[in-house]
Amino acid sequence: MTSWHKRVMTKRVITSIDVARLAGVSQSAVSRAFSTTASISPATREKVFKAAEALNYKPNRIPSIMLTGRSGMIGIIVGGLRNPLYGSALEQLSAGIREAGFQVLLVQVMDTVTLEMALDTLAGYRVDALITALAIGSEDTAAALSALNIPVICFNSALIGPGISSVRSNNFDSGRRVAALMQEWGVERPYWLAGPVVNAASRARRAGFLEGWGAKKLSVTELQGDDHYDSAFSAVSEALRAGHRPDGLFCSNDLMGCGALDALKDTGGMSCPEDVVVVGYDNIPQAAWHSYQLSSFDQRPDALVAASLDILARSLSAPDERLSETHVIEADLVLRRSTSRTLAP
Amino acid sequence: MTSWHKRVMTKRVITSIDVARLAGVSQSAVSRAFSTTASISPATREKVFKAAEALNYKPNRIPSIMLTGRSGMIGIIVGGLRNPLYGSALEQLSAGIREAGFQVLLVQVMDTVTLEMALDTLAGYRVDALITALAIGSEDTAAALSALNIPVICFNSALIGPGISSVRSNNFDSGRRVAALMQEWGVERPYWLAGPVVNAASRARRAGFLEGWGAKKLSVTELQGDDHYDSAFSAVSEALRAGHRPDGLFCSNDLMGCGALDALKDTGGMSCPEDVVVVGYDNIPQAAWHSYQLSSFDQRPDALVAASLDILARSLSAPDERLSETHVIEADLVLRRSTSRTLAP
DNA sequence: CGCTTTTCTGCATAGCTATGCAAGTTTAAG
DNA sequence: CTTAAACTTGCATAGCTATGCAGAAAAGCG
Repeated sequence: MTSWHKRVMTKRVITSIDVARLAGVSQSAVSRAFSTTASISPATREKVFKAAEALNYKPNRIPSIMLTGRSGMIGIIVGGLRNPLYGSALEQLSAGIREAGFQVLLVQVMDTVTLEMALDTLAGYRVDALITALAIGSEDTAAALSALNIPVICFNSALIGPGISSVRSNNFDSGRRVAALMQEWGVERPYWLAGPVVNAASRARRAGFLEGWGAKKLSVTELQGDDHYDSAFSAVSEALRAGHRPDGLFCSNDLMGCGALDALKDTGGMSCPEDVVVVGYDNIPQAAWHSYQLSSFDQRPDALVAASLDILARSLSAPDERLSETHVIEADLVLRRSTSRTLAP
Repeated sequence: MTSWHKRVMTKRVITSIDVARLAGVSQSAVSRAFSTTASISPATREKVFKAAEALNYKPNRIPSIMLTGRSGMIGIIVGGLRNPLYGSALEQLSAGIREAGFQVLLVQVMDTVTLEMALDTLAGYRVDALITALAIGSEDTAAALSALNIPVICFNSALIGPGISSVRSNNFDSGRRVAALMQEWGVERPYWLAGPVVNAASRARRAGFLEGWGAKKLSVTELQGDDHYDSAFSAVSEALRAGHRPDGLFCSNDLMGCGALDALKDTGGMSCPEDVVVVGYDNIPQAAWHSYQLSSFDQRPDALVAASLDILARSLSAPDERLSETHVIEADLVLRRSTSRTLAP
């Protein structure tokens, strides 16, 4: 690790005292001029603004953090941004946070170790709250999050603990729903294409799907992928070459769904939806692209985001409450060509 | 704008003084125990760590920002994360920044107004440097960035000014190269599918492409989109319905390239590469997906990121230099099915 | 053991703003 | 014009850590 830090104070920075001097007022006046709540005469404010402009003064938020103990920063922990769903979720979250006058301290995390380090860092910067958009999460993680003593919101994941809230879609029900629909469509060889086992949402979708088929006494064949297109393409291609012939395939997410569709078509020479129906999850833009037209569950990221921001707002206005809520947003199944099949004969 | 801020100090937070008291040492000892450079005996450090653990103390970075004038935060300004290229670039940038011991203060910006506000905010938080990944950028913007008096790095865009460096791919040359290749492939009706006019990179690609064809005295037909799939699909579909029959299409980016491919196939009934060759830009994962196989320029995001981080490191270690460099990374043209055509007859 | 050198520790302070308080000033009311 | 009320301003201070300095302790050396 390179160390770019320097201890020496090199550049002299303009302070409110400089502005006060130039404007011929006290430092407090400068502070009040930039405050929305304080009382100050328009004339003084004008003088201050003019001096500030001349000196290119920007109010320094750091000392106020020390005074109030609130940084105005919300930590966001993400695991990766390659899935467009997370990109767009981060986009919306940060927009809402900014709207509310807060900033985003972004941390990217690869594993549990870096997560622990990240938490220390975030605590050091005194973030006012924390939003995690991580698939991974154990009891240890939950405990570490709770220990931060700030509101924590799990976006699209579920952890339990004091001060920890979570917002997610009803993965289990969605899985069961796919099973039911496939049964109506006459599917007899159902397949499940899994994401990484650490992914709790993926596990829940699988569980629902399996239960839905369990009622019919039909067992589901499971394929394993890693949340991305390539692994899905490989896994399905390999299965097809091994003689598998699914007539219904539920994929852990849309990136995998697209990979599966391509494999079914190119490797297996199968046509969709005639030979096989496919359902994904997330309803990313690519699912709607003409070459795929993949049916998918829309997790309604805006609803997820809105719920998260709502919890955030309430948590911040009542810091002693240690809110611990769970919001489950029902996912919308968007039907497209990949399942456009009439009912079973 | 809702105001979640509270002025009252509610939660008592553990300070280094608390730890010092419990450990039976001075506050300075605690500070030194958590510092890597200071000199402290192993015994004392041990005592401090034990006490810190017991009290769940996390060193507070805020006062140190006041003392040193350095926040350890790098501001990153993005315009949107829907294009996977930016998601993955942000991912890599933030990883590198974290690696170097810095944090990421993320700001999302929609227009020039929010940009101005964002700059004030970032200045207030005393970010040590700034990386912008914005397509937009005028002279005013450049001046505002320069006025921050911190190193600024334009990622994938080019602004000029003291203290402003930029890293981008050779958009103009790439455009010219596509023109030359299309000429070898026998293209006679070249089309350009543009991104938003504010996008400087898109304009440069266009300019190169036009110049390349200008030499042949062949004029390029231009279509207008907005950087995303849907607009590309619409624009191309409309053109096809209006009787256009391109035999070579260069698209401002891959999202648009995919939209164009689908329109050519579904709306125009054309086959690619037989009837028309298509080239995109960015080499996002989707360009490699089997249903598209879109030839594209790989901007080599890792090289862009590495160059950015290199400039960042040097800027931070020599804050008085006001570095102002321009790095142009040559994009790799990745040829796929969408241009797999033998030379012109 | 006496000396120098090195290592360790505590004291005191700087860093910059927001705010309670009191004093001063303007406005409103009678 | 007097008095009360509202508003404005400056003073002084708190908030928490890192670090220069000096003194103390330990280590090294002859």
